[in-house]
Amino acid sequence: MVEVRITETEAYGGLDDPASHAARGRTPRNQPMFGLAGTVYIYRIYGMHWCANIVTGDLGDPQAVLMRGGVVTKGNEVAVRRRGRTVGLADGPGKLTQALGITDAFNNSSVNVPGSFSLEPGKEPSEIQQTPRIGISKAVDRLWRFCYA
DNA sequence: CAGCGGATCGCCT
DNA sequence: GGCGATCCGCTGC
Repeated sequence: MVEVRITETEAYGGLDDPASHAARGRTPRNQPMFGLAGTVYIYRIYGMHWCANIVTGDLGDPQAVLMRGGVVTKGNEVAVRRRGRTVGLADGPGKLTQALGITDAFNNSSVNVPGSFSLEPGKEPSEIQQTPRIGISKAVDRLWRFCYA
């Protein structure tokens, strides 16, 4: 089992957020975003990598948080095997999912249930930096990328 | 070490 | 038909 401390996230704000996959309404791909809070939304990016979101809004309100990066705190050996390298194990959205073994098999599941992955509170960050979201050209005024230690 | 481009595919235009 | 909520290897300084 691999455990990471999440150090980087991005928020996506639902129908009002032009940068969200759900901005244009429900599609087969983004359907999990319209589920209950705690629903897992996985999508493939650039044809190669998986990215993992946790839905935070109520049913029908497609808000979610993208897990963008973290540091491995348990299961380093497994993470290294999955990543095929010993550094940069989870410092990016695709790397994070690969290190954790998250694929589209988890799409539309929920966190903290058997057969999916779990989230639990960690140490309160002492400082949180906010910046525009990475790779996003829309809604740049929304500082919804959060980095912390 | 920074910069560039290839890989690769589902979804929207 | 084109482009992304990306990563990695290779190039050239």
